[in-house]
Amino acid sequence: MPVTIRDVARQARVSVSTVSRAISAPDLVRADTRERVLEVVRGLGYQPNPAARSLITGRTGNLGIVVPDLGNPFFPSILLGVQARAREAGNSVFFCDSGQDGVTEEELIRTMARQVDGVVVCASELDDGRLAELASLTTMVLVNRALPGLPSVMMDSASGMAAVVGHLAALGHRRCAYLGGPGRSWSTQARRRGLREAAARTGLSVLELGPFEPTFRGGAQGVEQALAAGVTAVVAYNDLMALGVLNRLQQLDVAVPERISVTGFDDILYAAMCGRPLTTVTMPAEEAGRAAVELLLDQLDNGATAAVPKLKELPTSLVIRATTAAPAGPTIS
Amino acid sequence: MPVTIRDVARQARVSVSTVSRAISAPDLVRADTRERVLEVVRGLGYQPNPAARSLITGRTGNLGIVVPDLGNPFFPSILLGVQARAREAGNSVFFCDSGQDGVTEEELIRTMARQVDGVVVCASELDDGRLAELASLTTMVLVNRALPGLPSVMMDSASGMAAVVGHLAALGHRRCAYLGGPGRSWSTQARRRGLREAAARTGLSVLELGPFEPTFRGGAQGVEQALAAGVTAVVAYNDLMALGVLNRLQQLDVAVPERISVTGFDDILYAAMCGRPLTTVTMPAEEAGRAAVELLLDQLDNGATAAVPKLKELPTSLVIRATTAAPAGPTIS
DNA sequence: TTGAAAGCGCTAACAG
DNA sequence: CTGTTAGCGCTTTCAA
Repeated sequence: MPVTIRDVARQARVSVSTVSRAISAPDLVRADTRERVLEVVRGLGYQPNPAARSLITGRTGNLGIVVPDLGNPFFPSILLGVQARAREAGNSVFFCDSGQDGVTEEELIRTMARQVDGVVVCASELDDGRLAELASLTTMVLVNRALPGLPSVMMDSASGMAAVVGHLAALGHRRCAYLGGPGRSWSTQARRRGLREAAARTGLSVLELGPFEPTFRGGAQGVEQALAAGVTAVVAYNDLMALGVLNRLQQLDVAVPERISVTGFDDILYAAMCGRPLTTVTMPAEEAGRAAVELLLDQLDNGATAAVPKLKELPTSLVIRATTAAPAGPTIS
Repeated sequence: MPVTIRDVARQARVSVSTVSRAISAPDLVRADTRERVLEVVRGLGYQPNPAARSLITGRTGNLGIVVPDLGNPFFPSILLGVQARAREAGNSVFFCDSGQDGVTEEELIRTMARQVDGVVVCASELDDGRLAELASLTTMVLVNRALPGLPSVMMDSASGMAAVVGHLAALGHRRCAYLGGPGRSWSTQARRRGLREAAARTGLSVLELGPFEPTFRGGAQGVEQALAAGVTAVVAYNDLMALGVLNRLQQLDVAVPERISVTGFDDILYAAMCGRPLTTVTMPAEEAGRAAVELLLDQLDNGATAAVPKLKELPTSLVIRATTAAPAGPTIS
């Protein structure tokens, strides 16, 4: 049987209210009383029951986070940032993986809503309406997804993709293929937008393929089509796909970057580790996690103070490694 | 203001207890009454307050899990298994990353202890005494770590490592280097034990190096020593390290597997994705996660029924891919 | 500065 | 089968 506030009160010869104050509002208690109480607290190893506390304060001290795919190392990085910032603020974190499925995602958010003070939703699959509805259940911050009325943290994918295209164009490429990610998501659209704008600006012609699963397999699947189209570069929606592309290309004995250049997106750890380090776009995932919690705490503390919900945009940047080069001359093509 | 059980009771014209029963013990309520109540529940969107419920039942419906490093894809896999099984059983899961630090680990477990019904601790860094102490705070199941008196799930690392050694010996290797992981952990010891036994049995001589950080960097760091010793194979503590080895070897222009064979352990996704698919040992991570929750729930439901805490051992298996081959003949050496 | 008392929303005896 | 009652452990007025 765990020790309760009464045990402490009795042993310290004070009332329970004094114990309560000594813990959560120390300056309301005279120094020596407080000392005595805290002494007993330590001695007994007393820890307030969070359920009881939450029942009355309405706060749980917990934060939730939903990600679409823990298997994509990009998301563990966000989690790490979330956990770090949450702990600094004395919160614990609940996590869930929605498996990139909207129905599961909604279910998870509903379940969490009652148990946490607020929730961070990453790369939501949900449509605006449903998301707005869920947002009314709890305090919510979005990552890589915008919705009017909700604070969000965005990584500037459009610019990142533009940088990729610029890089390829500068290298002398004229035709490349884009292996697109899943249809609906904000990330998909932002990346495509950056791609198109930069393509138009630089005169690089882009063949858009897909959508594909944003995985190793998905990337491998897109390779034949790209090859058939005779492009000199393949731009993948994300690193996992790019790794798939690289792998398939190697199987087909197509030299990278000599015959074909390949780029990824996210800069997961493995992008730099694989046989041929991948040219990709760095996303400040951990920082985004921290920023999301920051926004959440802000909203929790200040309530509706901020008339306009905050949008935090984080910069991305191109990392040129070993999978991009000038295209082979026309003799080879 | 969220809707409470009283709102439901009032609108359904029953007492709160009937509502409570209709929800958590439906067969104690007459069918038509139950129908009426659940109707109102749905209409109002009522969801019981978990804090209040937990206050009285003593159960939170939450499970916790502590892993040493979310950045190692092996652990997200375990998490996935944990979440899957937990959800089936109607539980949510709290996660924490200890950053491979014992002090943090203890702190996290203590924090969780009050908020969850039980906790899964993976690859604990803690010594037996401290771990036992923490186990007294909550229901605990260990993964890849044993402690008398606690249920645990183990992946049979020793056999896996023995298979690696056997494979290398069969290929004709006589001398190999082992790049060991961090000093204390159970995994480290189990793998080393398997290594030594099999080495003795097969006559393969093993040079034990390290300990190293169980990361990409750690692996890369061990390469020069191994090379200097003139071995024909490098056995890494885990895949991350093996990937580091591969990378460094490539920088040094040492052909794999022609000049030197390399093996990993864990079979993380990237092991199969990298330029040269890695020979490694598959660990049933997700299954281990599920099994751990199983044991946890078991213990939660049956209390001390099981006199002897359960140990569940999961098999591992060698996956031969492209980084191992027969050693080069003496002419090359 | 401290204590007494009133619940937070729910479940679990215990009656009826 | 259903209602009444008594708290779970804590915070928070309100008085002293």
